[in-house]
Amino acid sequence: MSEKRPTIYDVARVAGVSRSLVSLVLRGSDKVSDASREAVETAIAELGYRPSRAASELASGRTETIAVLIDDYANTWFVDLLRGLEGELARDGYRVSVVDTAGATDTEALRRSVDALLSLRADAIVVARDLPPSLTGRTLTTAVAPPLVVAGTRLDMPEGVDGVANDDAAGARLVAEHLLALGHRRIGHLAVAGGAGAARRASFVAAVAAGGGEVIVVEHDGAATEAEGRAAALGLLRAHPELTAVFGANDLMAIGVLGAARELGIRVPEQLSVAGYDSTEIAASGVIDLTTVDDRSYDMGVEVGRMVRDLVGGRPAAGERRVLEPTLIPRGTTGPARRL
Amino acid sequence: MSEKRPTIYDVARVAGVSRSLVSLVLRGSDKVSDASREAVETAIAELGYRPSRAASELASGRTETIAVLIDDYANTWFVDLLRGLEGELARDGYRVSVVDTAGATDTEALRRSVDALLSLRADAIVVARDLPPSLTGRTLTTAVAPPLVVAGTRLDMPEGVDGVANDDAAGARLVAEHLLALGHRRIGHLAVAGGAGAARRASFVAAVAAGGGEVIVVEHDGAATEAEGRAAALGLLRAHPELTAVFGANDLMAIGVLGAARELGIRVPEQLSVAGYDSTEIAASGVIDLTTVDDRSYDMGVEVGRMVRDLVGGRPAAGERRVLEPTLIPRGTTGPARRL
DNA sequence: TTGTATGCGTTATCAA
DNA sequence: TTGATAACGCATACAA
Repeated sequence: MSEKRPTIYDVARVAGVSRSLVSLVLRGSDKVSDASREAVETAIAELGYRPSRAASELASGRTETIAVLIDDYANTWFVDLLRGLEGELARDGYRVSVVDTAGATDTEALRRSVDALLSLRADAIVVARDLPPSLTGRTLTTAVAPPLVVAGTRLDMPEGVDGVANDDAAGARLVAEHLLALGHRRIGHLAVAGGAGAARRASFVAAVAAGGGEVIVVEHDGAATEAEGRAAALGLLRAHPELTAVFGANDLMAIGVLGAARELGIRVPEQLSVAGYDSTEIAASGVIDLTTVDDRSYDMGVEVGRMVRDLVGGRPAAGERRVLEPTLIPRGTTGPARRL
Repeated sequence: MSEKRPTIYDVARVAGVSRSLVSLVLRGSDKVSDASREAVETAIAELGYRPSRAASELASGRTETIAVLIDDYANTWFVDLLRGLEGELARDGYRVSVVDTAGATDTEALRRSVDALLSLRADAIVVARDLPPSLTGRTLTTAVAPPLVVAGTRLDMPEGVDGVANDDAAGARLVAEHLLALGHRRIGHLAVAGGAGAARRASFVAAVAAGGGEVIVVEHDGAATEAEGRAAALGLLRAHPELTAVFGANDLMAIGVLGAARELGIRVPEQLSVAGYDSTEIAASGVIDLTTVDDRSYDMGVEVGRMVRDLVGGRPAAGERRVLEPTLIPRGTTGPARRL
């Protein structure tokens, strides 16, 4: 803890070259003689030198970082998106930095989270949750803000912002049609807060109604966790024993429904069909085997990566939209409606 | 995208004060007159100014950031640790930045991940996975490296490094005793790579043997995912139909075992008992209802946070250890051994 | 291919 | 309580 960290100066001195030479080697320039390069590299190894990101960011004006804003680490739908994004941007040398807003319960805390996000000075920001209000203000449409790409729901995308969307309305409709085809007419839905939740809910209710069914919706404005889903489902199933199916707004909540059903001694899918949304890894598990909607978040990550590259490369934000069509993944938790 | 980002200079000019004054306001100093403070604040709001972290880090030498290295976002055991850590460090104004190594399959890629981690120049590094070799080298014991705290397993902690450990040996023993008490004698174990996995495995095998039982271990060096656990369990259960219980090295793999059992038509817990480790949120779900070990990762996060504060505050690394005693959470996936 | 000089946006040390 | 000024460690013209 005594000596100071080595800087590019130290490396240059040890290698017997100038600072710029070291910088060139660091940045992988090909206009450096092999001798110099080697000298620099051994000096780096010897000193245990690591470049200071702060200094290089400050000098270059670029952070080579893409910041991703998510809701909650516990809701793992973003994992595939991240993999797609990283895969797409790794070649360009970008780092991906994740920031969660799970702790930000009130708008003030959310604003602080966004401030922290912005102070990262990332080259681009990917928002994989509802767009926080503080990210849409006047100041952010100007030079102050880095390029923004929203990975979200088809509706609710603000004007002029680029984004890749899942067609939540279509996904929810797939679930509705699946359940209707199985004979379900009295269906529960555990809605969640936010744009995607609203889109899924509205579309689901409309599609079921169009098919001659009826939906009992349970509102829910807290975290969209398994525990919350379970509690909500317990209330719903007790109050509405006539329901033959429940659609959870995401996999986590749907898994909560499965837990509630088990607790109440309701067999799935014989007595109750359950569907989720997001196609998380855990939903594919043999024990869960949850019917769900694949929103293609990996592909979404790839598309987001491309947009980010375009925007960082200079293309002006033009509110470009790409919509990915979700597909239904029928599994073991949905089956024919029970006879009443 | 035309105008440049406002800097502290611009704020000073608009507010009619000096740059240092602005800096003082930013850092919340109390030796600033109310008039100046207000002028600065309105200027900040007007310009949409955000401080540059790069510049402030460079000038101050502090990043106010704690970097956390994890394995994989999909294995959510770290979530509680993170919450504990953030809760403990939030008051001190520290940010927490998570870096995953899921993409780093070979040692070279891992080294690059670690380089990226180090270049963050975080004020401290928390390693919540096996300590990568490149983080223990000679260079890192000197001034080059920031304080390091390991959140890991009790064994395998390198000399001189501070850390908070889960007593994996004790946890695995709890599982062994639980299963033995239920009459199980022929037990399978899905091991995982890494220190925690090795500790759990060794302790489990020893404890079962001491109780007169026998363990069939399936090695596994890939990712510790649900899918892998399921595949491994399928092989294990087919080859060893005499097993009455299986202990998965973590919840994800144990859930894989549940899936395999279901696929093979084996009833849990009537015909097969299954236990996991980590007490993840999903394991608590009513559908899973997995017997598991609570390794108290939230508390671990809090302890890690305290150590980090001490180390950043100047206490020299002294290889301090704190060990948290795990507890068994018996749930519905374990029951009396079936009669053979 | 290599070296020099300047600036990036802050913080921190002094003076005032 | 305020202001001027020197670091901080690197990138990048530009010059050699």
